[in-house]
Amino acid sequence: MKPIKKVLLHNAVVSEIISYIQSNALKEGDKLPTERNLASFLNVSRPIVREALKILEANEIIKIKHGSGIFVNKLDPMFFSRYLANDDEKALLLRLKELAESRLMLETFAAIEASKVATPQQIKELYDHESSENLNLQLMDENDVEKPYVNLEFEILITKIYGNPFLLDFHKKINELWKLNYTALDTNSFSKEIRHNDHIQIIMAIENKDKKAIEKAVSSHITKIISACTALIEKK
Amino acid sequence: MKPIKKVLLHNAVVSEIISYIQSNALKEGDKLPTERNLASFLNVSRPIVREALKILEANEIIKIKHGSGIFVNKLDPMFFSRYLANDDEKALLLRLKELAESRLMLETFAAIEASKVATPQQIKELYDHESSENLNLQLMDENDVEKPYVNLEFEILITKIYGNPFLLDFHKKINELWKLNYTALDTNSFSKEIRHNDHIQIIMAIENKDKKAIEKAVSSHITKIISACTALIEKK
DNA sequence: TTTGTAAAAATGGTCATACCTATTACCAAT
DNA sequence: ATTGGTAATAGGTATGACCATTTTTACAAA
Repeated sequence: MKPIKKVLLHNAVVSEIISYIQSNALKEGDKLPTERNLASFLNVSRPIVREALKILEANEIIKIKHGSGIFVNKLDPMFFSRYLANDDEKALLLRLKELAESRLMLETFAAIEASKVATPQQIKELYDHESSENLNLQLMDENDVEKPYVNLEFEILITKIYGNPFLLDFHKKINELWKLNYTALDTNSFSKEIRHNDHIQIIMAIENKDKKAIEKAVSSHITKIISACTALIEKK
Repeated sequence: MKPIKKVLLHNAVVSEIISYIQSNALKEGDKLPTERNLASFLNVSRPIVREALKILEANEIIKIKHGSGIFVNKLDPMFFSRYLANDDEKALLLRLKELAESRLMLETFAAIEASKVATPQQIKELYDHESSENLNLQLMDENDVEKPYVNLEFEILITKIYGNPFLLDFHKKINELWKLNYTALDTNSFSKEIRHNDHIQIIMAIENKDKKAIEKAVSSHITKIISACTALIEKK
């Protein structure tokens, strides 16, 4: 049994418009077809096209001008990747590297700030989460699951302790994109053991409120990923 | 003569729905009225309501479930502030502080990374921008402009040198929110002279590729803002 | 020829209504 | 008590008409 995928029309239209922008290599400021034309080309009703346009506008991909037309506003590969099958593997790896750098910045900062406010209870929760995670991974090992394991809950927990809702949101967004693009990476680079050990190092550093140690631990955790990306990019 | 504000209906509906969520203190998972009810309450057509819902959904404020209903997904004060007159000044200052902390993280990181890749030409552009900016400010001084001066181009320039498009986008978003909320802050805290001097310090540190100096310069620039926020919050 | 203005065409914004599809709850049959 | 169908509810889509703003066109005046 496989889950039946139900594609809503307005989302399909979003994809189509993005793919139109890409395949015609439209640049910022370029004009898109009119609502009526889009509707007739794609064989959907105008309200559906308008719903799709509102989604695109909310994501700042397009800019709609009353009486004038619909214009490309920003080419956002991160957003595009949510709607399009990935074309160029090299571009994908580049994005992944950019994401990893963002993670390095964010997770380091969050961990340092978290260390300033974390209660013993919260530290304990970090340890608990990590050990139960580790246990789960051991169990999963027995079934030979092929899909790459991507779980960023641990990192999110730290940002939650920090408590800045704006950065928490940012972090979640990064993770979402990370999961989307991660499959391109060689998963062997990051064994479960290394991963687990890295996490423990990070928690300990937070517990000791040791800024230097935090920076080192997070950096060592993510730098591996970044250099893996860099290496793969250069191979292509 | 004042510019006539032409409020598009679907945007007005977005505001109304947000204000409905706030005034009824809805929490995540709570259900909103049906599309048809919203349309009749607000006295607009259902397609307009749907367009507004698509905007809200794209911003992850709501979650629409076919056949089931419309549910609150996330309370995002940052997004809300774009649509609502700010109610509570204390909450606003708190948000501003969170934003400032985000800026501290982002601008420090961007400056350090920029220093690694900046060409002499780019460094020169930073100096040029800053001096021309400073000149403009001197001139503006003569006209007693009342509105607080908010210009974050300088910071954006640095992030551009770094070149990570994902973080650049994030930075722009922060700045947009910053401008929206900034008016609450006592502008006297940051005279043009201090500002200009801080910027020069930052450029010099980047030029010297001196990580410590960069951290110090950016931190000293933004910490002033953060502590101003903290002070004001405690007063309330 | 150039310029200003008004009409017309193009294009996004809104409305009303009808019908399709998914979810949920309820009730009957087992 | 469990199963399975059915109706009510609520979101999804389609049409076609009309409104509002912008751009273009056409023509008249200078």
